[in-house]
Amino acid sequence: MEDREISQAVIGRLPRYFRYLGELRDQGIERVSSQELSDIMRVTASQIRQDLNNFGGFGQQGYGYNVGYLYSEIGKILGLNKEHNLIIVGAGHLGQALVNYMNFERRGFIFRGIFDSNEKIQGTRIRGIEVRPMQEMERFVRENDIDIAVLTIPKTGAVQVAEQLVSCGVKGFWNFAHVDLHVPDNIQVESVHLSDSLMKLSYNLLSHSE
Amino acid sequence: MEDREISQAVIGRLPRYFRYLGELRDQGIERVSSQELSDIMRVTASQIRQDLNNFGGFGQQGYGYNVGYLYSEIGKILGLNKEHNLIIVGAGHLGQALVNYMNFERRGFIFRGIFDSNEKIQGTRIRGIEVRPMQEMERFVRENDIDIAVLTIPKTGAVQVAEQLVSCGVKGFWNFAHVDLHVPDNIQVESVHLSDSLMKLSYNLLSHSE
DNA sequence: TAGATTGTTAATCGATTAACAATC
DNA sequence: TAGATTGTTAATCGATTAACAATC
Repeated sequence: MEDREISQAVIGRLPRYFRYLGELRDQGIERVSSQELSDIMRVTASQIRQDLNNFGGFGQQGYGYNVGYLYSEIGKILGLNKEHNLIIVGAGHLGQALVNYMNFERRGFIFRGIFDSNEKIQGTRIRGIEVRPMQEMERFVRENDIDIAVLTIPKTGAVQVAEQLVSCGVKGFWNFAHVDLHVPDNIQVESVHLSDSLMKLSYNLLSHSE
Repeated sequence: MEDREISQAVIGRLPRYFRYLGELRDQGIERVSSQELSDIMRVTASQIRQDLNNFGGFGQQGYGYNVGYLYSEIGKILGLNKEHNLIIVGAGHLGQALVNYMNFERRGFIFRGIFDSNEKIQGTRIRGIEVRPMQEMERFVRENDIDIAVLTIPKTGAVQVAEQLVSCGVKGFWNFAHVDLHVPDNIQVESVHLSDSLMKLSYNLLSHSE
């Protein structure tokens, strides 16, 4: 789709631009220069212009960027104008937290099904969505055009479940299990390793306490 | 504490080394070469050696690295041999998920208090820890030597709460609110922006669907 | 038009990889 | 000792910043 591959460093900054532009828009601000955005976001103006120009010229010399337009363009680049059908595997506290967070739906990420191996919670509902047994997962994925699976299960099961899901057509994983998933090249994995994040904080606390 | 500042790129990889070494240790493996580790972790052997040598020579020529020793040394570098007292602000689903995740305690991150502005859940207990009103937070932080605050509240309140916590001695934030915290230089912030992560996945799905 | 600010090229900086001498 | 593998220097690669011509 892209002419040249965009680096993950750039991709990683897009949601942050998107967030700040949304805030400016909500404040009724219509235009912004790379320098103004630089002051607010604490990144260099040069980087902002360089990043945006990976995707085309959204600005205008002498004027800057139109906030609403840029916001919507970045949204499109991120694919937020498209809908995704998700399932969540693992209905523990974290799984429930994610299902209950409405903002994902607002951005086009729709939870279609929840799966858990614990019989006690099967049949209960989380925000109206029934918790189903794992045995129903494969069929559900095929029948409901699921493209993203959210894994909020312990690491022991994650690799096998991921494999199973790849085989029935899931294209992307949002992985909260503390394990690295190795999947085919055409499958995307975005991992959130919470304990890694906490360890980083721990290191930085130590190294700055002198 | 360090002679030269270690880059965040390196720090970010340490927890992953730690994880893989822990797994090797649990398998009863005693030694590992950078090349073997490279094969398992899918990073270059050169990078592993380079990263580790930021902190000193943990290996031995002709032998490699002792798994148990390296594991424990990386743990120390990450500060996992020290205890941290945490509070969590926001007892919603995400807050509950984190409090209930025992592995953090195993690594020395002890939840001491939970705070929430919702009167209905004040007084209830999560894993034995009482949910307290926000008004008690400042005093609690001072009296219980709290050094890390976990913010699982909506972004509207986060900036103000963080300011308040800095003023009573909190040194680090694990921030799940969808906002960037600007704190003094001696205070550490580690943010987990879940929706940013999901947007990255969305981009990568789009860009690889051709 | 003159001033402002982008888009883009060139320069710099930092991180990764390669290579190899040191050494166990 | 000979073989293996680290620690570390040098080379490469990529990302960030600076600079400025193009242009609105």
